[in-house]
Amino acid sequence: MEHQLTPSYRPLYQQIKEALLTRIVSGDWPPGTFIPSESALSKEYGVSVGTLRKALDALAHENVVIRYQGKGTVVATHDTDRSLFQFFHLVGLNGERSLPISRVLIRQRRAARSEEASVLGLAAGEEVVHIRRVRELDDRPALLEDLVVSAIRFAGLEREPEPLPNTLYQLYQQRFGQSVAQAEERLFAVAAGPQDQRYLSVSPGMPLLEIRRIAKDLQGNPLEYRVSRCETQHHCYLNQL
Amino acid sequence: MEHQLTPSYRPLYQQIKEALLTRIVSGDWPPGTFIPSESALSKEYGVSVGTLRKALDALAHENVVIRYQGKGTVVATHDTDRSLFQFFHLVGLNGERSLPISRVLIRQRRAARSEEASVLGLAAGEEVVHIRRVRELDDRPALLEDLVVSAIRFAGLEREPEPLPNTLYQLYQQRFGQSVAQAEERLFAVAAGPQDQRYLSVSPGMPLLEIRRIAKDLQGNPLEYRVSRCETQHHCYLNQL
DNA sequence: GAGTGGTCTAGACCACATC
DNA sequence: ATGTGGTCTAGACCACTCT
Repeated sequence: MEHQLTPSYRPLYQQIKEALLTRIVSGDWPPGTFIPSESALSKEYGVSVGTLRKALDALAHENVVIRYQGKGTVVATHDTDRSLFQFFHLVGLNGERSLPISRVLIRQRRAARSEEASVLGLAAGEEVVHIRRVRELDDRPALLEDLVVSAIRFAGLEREPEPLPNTLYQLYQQRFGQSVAQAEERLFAVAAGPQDQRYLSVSPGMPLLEIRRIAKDLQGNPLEYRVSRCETQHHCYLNQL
Repeated sequence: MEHQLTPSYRPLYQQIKEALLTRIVSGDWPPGTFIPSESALSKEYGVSVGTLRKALDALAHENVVIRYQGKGTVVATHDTDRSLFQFFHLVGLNGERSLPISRVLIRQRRAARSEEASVLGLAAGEEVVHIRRVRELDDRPALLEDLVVSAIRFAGLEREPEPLPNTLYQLYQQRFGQSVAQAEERLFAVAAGPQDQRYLSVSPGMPLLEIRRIAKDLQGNPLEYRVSRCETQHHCYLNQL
């Protein structure tokens, strides 16, 4: 009879899942801490262990939480191997993964460009922190990266002491309480420009892989906009379907 | 005491899952058919419904099977939208998806090249069927595709009547009983060559996105090796993380 | 031994599709 | 009305970790 967009019925375990997620997002349980046991939580929420387990399993499947048999359930951090490679898809031609080394070229606070503002959901002219860096793989410059984040949500990022960790998402989480949970990447093939030639030492017009990533927090709000240009002579982008 | 690589303990629901998968792979339940209900299967295997459900849920999560509340569980086919877009990641610049139209340029049976043989796990000199086609998106040539499959597993593919469906995996499944379940794609940026210029009508040296896909069957054996070159002025490759 | 998550069971009830 | 998958419960037992 009524017009309702949300289904009239909402499974209990989903409600529990959202309640738990809220407590994680709010900082009640910071990343790296063990949350109460299944039985404790099931009593607290007045549901059966099975239902609570289903909620936790869903969160584990979304990489919000990691379960360890015999130990407990911990809020995910970005310093675990597993979590690291969720967002890093560049591998060697033989499929081997290695960790990049970063060198920061630019770090400044400035007004957002229109594309950046629309992607990040900022008002026109709002400020962002812009970081440009080169990332080396196997002692060879492989990636030229430009990224912007809201200067309000990441207040002081432009003054963070060097060196910045090369896994920036860890810094976002520890210093600013912002957890990157999901992302969408759009890939293009582009010709190398002057900046690319200089920092990636490629010849002019060389085809590069351009990766435009929008990183989002636990609730799906955009956190970071990142454009990476990558040379694909020695590496490639690997996607498992 | 003993050295055993496989964990001594093997959950019941995993054994059930493998048993069901075997029956699907063997052609006992062809794609598109409804398999027996949960209660029927739980009786057949002598396990509780909950355990059987966990096995089916795992298969559903791997896109082997699709569950419909109130109707039943059906073996996945490649003619469903859901399954279609598992492997097709090209979208318009605004994120909208449209279905490509294909035109076959080459269809021949020939000896495998060394790279193809090693990727597909064939002996040197074994025969493959090679298909080259152009795929159009929104009335514009967007993709130049070369793919090879074993001429033994796909005996007669080179003589299949035109037109070939543009969703080839559907044909693989219906005519040859081969289901593509997973794939890995490696992405590169390359410069357009003579063939690309001709069929994609791009200028020489234009950067193109090259996608090298290895498609695998339900057991993980390579089925098809496909190299696609794509123009990224009007489309891009979208990946959700 | 005590506590955690992982598996398995049996049964009740709900939402959905079909007849 | 019947049958299907989806949710929820309560309880038993197993495997793992730590003390």
